[in-house]
Amino acid sequence: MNCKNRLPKEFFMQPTLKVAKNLLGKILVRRDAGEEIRAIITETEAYRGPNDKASHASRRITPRNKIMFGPAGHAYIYLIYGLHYCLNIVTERENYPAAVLIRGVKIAGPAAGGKILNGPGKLTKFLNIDKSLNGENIFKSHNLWLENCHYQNHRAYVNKGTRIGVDYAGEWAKKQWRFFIDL
DNA sequence: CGCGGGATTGACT
DNA sequence: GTCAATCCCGCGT
Repeated sequence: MNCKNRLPKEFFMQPTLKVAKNLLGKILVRRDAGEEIRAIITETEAYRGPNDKASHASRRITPRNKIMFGPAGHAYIYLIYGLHYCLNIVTERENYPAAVLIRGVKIAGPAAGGKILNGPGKLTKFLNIDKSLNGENIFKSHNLWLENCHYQNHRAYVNKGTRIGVDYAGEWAKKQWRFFIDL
C-alpha cells in the first residue's frame, strides 16, 4: 500500500459538511505497538457550529468539548454511555466548534482486510483508540493520522441521511448530515 | 456535591 | 421490537 501522504490542514479547514463527504474513502491509520492498521472510511457525520443542538458544543465551551473549539486536524475523542469511545476530527477555524464523527470503516491490508466496522464504538475498540489520543494532532502524530489514498472505489456514490442518536436535537435532528458509501 | 443522561452496542423476546 | 451495561460530565443546588 503506497500511500504515505497525509491529508493537509487545508482539507480540514473547509466547511464541515464538505469535509465529512470528502473523508469517505480516505484512510484512517492507527499505529499501535509498532503495527500500522489502515481503515477505509465509509461513514461520517458532521457536527457544526454553536447552534447545532445535536453537537456537544451547542451550549458553550467545556472541559470535554474544548478540543472542538481548537484548530482543525485534532482528534476529539469522548466516552459515550460509559462504554464506548467516539472518534472525531476537528474542522474549520479556531473558536468555531465543528468536527466530523467517524462512524464506519472497512479494514484494509492483509491481516483483517475487508472487515467491516459499522459503528463509532466498534471501530475505536478494534483500533484501540481511547481518550489517551484525545487532542492528538493528526498532522504530526505517530499514532493516529489520515492519508489520501486513491482506492479505485473512491468515487462510490455518496448516500446521505439523518444523524444517528440525536433525536433530542429538535429541528437539528432532521439535518441530513450523515454520509456513507458502499464499498 | 449529587443527579440524570448520553453522537452505542449486543443480547434477548 | 425491548433493554441493560457503565461512567464521565454538565448542570443545578
